[in-house]
Amino acid sequence: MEKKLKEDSTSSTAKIKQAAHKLFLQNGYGSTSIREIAESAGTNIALLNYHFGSKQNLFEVVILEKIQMLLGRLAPIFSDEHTSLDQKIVAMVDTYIDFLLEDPDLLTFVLNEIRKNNFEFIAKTRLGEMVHQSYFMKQLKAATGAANSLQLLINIVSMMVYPFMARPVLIQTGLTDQDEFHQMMLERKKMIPVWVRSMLKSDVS
Amino acid sequence: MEKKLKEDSTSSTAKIKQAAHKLFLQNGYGSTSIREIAESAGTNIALLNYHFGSKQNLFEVVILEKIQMLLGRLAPIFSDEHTSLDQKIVAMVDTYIDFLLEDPDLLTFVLNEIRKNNFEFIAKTRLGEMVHQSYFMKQLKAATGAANSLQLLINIVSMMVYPFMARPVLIQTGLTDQDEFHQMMLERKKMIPVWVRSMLKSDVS
DNA sequence: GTCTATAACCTGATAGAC
DNA sequence: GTCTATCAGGTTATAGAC
Repeated sequence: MEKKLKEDSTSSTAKIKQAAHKLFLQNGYGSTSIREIAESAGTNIALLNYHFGSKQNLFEVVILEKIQMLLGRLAPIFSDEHTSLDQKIVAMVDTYIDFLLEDPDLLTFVLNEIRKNNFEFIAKTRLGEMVHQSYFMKQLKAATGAANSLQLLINIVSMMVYPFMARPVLIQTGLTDQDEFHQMMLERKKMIPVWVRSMLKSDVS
Repeated sequence: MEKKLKEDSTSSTAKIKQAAHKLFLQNGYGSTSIREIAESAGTNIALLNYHFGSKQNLFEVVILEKIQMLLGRLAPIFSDEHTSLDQKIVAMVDTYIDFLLEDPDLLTFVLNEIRKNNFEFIAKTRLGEMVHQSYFMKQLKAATGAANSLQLLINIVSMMVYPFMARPVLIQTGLTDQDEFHQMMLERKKMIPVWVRSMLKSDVS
């Protein structure tokens, strides 16, 4: 109540980051000006550059923070040596879809920015190592054979993530609406593990 | 040999459209200037605006053309009343993946632009009707029940499309390389129908 | 149809007062 | 730390010569 918890500059920088996140996702990097961001945050471009150095740097700080939040939730699941493959898949689907329900547009945006090579921040996340050396991949390889394990991983991630990328299309075409979409994603938390189990069985061909 | 086949202006506009397609996908709409496009096409901005009116219009023309190309290939498969559901899935996977192998970045780009609402061109494609009233959806509903048919369709499209969106991540993280990725996508043309069959079986729960 | 020249404006970044 | 004022350069679009 009586003390600020060492948030001296935070009030200012947090507002800027929040506004930047919203505008970058809404308009894309190239179509967002730091003027807009500053105005939306109730400040000016000079202060913005004072705190973050450049537009590019602000961008990386904001997006990296979000991505690390997702990876931070997934990493413990991937590395847990005391859960079964099936338990991991259930936990992973749950975590991923909950995250995307909070921030449905983040991955569409990030994958597109990575494609344009606007920043090579994937190296900074060490995602490759996290996946490759994980106990999860060991278990998946044991269940599918080495050749198919990556294919199966791709399937699982596809079924979690792609619906969120297609969401604007699904809604704009009238194939579903906002509420129904939300309900479908909750339903998928239950169904994706079921579908994956059936794929794993058929894969022993 | 001796006659131009009524391609008077095409030589000029085709070059512009080609350059626009390449640069829009590479850099995004906001980060691509018509100067770049004009230069890359060997002309100038005045001529570009003469032919296409504005940057936004050029953008819509170029992207709509590509999307219509994909939908044009898919529509006959969806509406064919003389093929089984399984045959349709095989044909659809084949068509979709072949298209994406030619133009791997198109859907990442388009889905992101739709999200930003840079243009509401989906209405122009009548995609919703094409899917909803299709013979394909009738067959899928018969095989899964009405509630799950959309979920299944989403799964199929996810498994075809998402790998291409994740491609930059898969390659930059070292989980695969360009050649291996290509090989994996060819493999998926065979495997996705198998996976879908196993999901359809498990769905009769 | 094609191109040069230019209008009118927006961009990221910074210098300097407070 | 914060802000005004400004710089140098890039932006789309168009007017007008040929």
